[in-house]
Amino acid sequence: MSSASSSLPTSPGLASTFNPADIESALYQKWLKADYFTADAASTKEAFTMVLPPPNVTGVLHIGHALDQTLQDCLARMKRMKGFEVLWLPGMDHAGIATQNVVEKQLGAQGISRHDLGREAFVKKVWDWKAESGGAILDQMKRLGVSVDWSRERFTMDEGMSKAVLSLFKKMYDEGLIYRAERIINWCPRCLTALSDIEVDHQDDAGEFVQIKYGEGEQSIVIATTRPETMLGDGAVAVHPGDPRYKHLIGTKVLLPLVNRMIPIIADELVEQDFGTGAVKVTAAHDPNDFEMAMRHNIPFVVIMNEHGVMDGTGTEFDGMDRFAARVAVVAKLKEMGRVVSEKRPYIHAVGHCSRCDTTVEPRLSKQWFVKVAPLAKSSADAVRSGEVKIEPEALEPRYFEWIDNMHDWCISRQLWWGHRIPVWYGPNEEVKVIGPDEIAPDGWVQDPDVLDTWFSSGQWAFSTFGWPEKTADLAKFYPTSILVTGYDILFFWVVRMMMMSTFAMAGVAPFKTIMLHGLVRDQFGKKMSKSRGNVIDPIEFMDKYGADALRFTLARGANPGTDQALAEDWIGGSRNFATKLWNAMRFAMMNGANVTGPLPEISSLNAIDRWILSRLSKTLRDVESLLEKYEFARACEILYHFAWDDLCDWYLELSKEAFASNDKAASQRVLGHVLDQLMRALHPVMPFITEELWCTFTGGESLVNAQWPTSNTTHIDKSAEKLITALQEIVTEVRRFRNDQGIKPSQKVPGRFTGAADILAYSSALRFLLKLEDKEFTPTASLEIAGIKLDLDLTGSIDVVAERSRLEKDLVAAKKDMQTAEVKLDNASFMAKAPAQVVVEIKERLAKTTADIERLTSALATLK
RNA sequence: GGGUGCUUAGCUCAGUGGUAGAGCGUCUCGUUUACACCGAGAAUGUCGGGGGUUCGAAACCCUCAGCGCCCACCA
Repeated sequence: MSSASSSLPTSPGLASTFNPADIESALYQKWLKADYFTADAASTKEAFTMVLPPPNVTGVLHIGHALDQTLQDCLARMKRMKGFEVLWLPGMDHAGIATQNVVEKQLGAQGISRHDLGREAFVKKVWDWKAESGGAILDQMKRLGVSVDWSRERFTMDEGMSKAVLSLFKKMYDEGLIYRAERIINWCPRCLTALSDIEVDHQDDAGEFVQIKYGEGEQSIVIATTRPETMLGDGAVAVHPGDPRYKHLIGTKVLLPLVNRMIPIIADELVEQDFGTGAVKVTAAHDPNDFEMAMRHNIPFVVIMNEHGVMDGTGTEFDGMDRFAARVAVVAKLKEMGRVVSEKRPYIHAVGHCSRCDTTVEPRLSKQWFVKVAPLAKSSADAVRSGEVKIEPEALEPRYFEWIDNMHDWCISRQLWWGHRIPVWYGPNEEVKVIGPDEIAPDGWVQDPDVLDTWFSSGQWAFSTFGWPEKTADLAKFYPTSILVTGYDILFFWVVRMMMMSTFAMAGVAPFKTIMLHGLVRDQFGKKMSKSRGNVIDPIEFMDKYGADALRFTLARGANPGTDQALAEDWIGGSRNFATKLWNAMRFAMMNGANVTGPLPEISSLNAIDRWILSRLSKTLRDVESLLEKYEFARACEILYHFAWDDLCDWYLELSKEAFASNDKAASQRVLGHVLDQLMRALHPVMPFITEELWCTFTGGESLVNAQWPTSNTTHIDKSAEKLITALQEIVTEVRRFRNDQGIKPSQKVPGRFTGAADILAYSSALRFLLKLEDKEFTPTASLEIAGIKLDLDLTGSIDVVAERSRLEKDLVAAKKDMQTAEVKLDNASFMAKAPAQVVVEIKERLAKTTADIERLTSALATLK
């Protein structure tokens, strides 16, 4: 450092440039060590319990999770500062299918399937992957400054959770809420296994679309199908109830060719009149939609294929043929019989394939376990309708009701290996028994091979993590939880399930008091992020580049309730700039002796600038408080941003520089210290790292996490100070415009002299400092009248008359327009009669002001040569 | 098909009855002793179209047109 720069005042403890990396790691360690977010910490208020959504088990922190975590941590820190006992319930391990899928894909890359590996070895592999990826996710979340009490986190699969899952299954079974029924599932005839939806890849295949005539003469109907071979298993023909072409046939029977069986013609809303012929064959045992229709109309299931996809039991010549060979043969035979009305080939349509071997998936009838949702859904819906649970923003409530009011029974069995095994055992004589947590299945009985849907266990999160079914102290204290913060995209999958499972298990008490829903993060053009599009924002990369605070502030600042946010790198850069601004403001304050020592000076003893910033601070804190209580993160951030940057940095610090350079500065130093102290506290939830660093360095305090949340002091709100500073701002802005128009460089000093209103003249030295006005004898060559004062200036030469005239004329036009608007209103009898008095007063004031402006501008123009 | 949103400055978005806003971008000037990740100034909108309610509409109602998301479906 040169001697010249070292002679400048320095701020102890703060580097001259802000580098987030220098402080982040150490501060996180500090928070972790102090165990700030454990529920056992001292508290003065009720517990604030939060349920965290689960991050994807991919080992990488996704930007969407970064948003989840940021908003949750933001609330946690604020509640903590308000004296609440804060407890997080981190949902780490819900994504059962996703987890299994990741591991299966890894195996697939090596040409291995889970069936090669066997159940036990496969499950072990998933556990290994979970340990690895879970650890990586935790490390990444720490970068965000999220301090969760991880001791509460329990893997879905561990003993405690398992006990809860088994207990709940048994309880629901015993109360008749779980039943077993037949359903169509995806089946791979090569792997000889059922496939979950995620294991089925849909491809556009070239198939055929054939129209076939059933029946004879008047009593006939033409159906259209892509799978002619399944006609051997038809149980009915369905048409739309309103279709005039077929109305007369509904309820009658028609002859099914080849098998020579009479089948009914039924009416069902599911049939589309405009598609194909408007008549569809119903093959209940080999198509999911047909299955549903068959259930509704009591149509028998006719199984025509075995597990290998070979025709079987039709009693026709086609038995023993592969399904695809049978397709050709059936069409050929029907053609021979003159029953093929038309054929379209190739016909491109989506067909499911086994994700492992690419074999075409065959829908197959099988027995599955179901949850009867009607009673559960009703209590979950009632909890929201009664106001017991609040959905924020309220606008998303219809979406919740739409789902929960129209829910079908929930199939909870999955043909997977990773998850809780269904606790049902089958005896040698087809006995069925649910085996609870403390029971043992009889010898010779076999357990159901399927596992439970991941949402069945994760739906229990809000109570099973507290040790349910035991009546634990935690459960009594923390249930129901205060809030769930998550994206609206998961409302249906997880939130609805948690509502149902919890209200059932916890005697009708819903799992949360508030469900706060945020939107999704999209790219800078509002497009969905996807790897293939290459527009994915990596939170780690941007934290490396701009700091965790910048990312968090950007996310919080974009979080308008329930709406998506577009996120661009530029925005994160802007937030980083804000952090740097705070850093430099604090440096300036510390260089100039700002402090928090002793009580604030008497308000009446302060100058108007100090009173003004205290007034602004009070209003800011008041607004931020009420916005955060409504989960309006974006607007709260916006207000803090503008208070810090505009009010504090651009105006207060600038207007006070003159005072800080003088001897009479003790009061201002204390006021500035107070403002920064309070601002750091209020910003801490959204920018934890930099505020912690600045505040601790500045005040010597231990940590903001344990500091008190700042409250608005309404006695500081000062209308007269605000009015005066508004006038000063107007003067400064006008003179700057004038200087700018006249081509005077910002640093160039100009002789100037104020006359006019005494309250403003009291601050003329501050104005002079800010506007670079010299205090010396001169002969005015220009003068400006603004806000009750007159400023004479010596431009040491002629002023640019053209520029000045154009500026004044522009102002005059604007003022005249404003005046006219006001006049029209005031001349309107209806307006005067009906508008509220307050509005009329405002318009009158506006008229008075514009009239005065016009007068001033007109005379200024007249004297301008 | 059912549901639900959106359309405001070049871009992304706030704004639920009283003179149209922010961030970024753009243009001009400037390194003044916190900060060029900065300061000062400036430009920029028939608030998607059309009706209606109202003294007054970006906001409320109707309608039309685009765009999006969720769910279902594609025989």
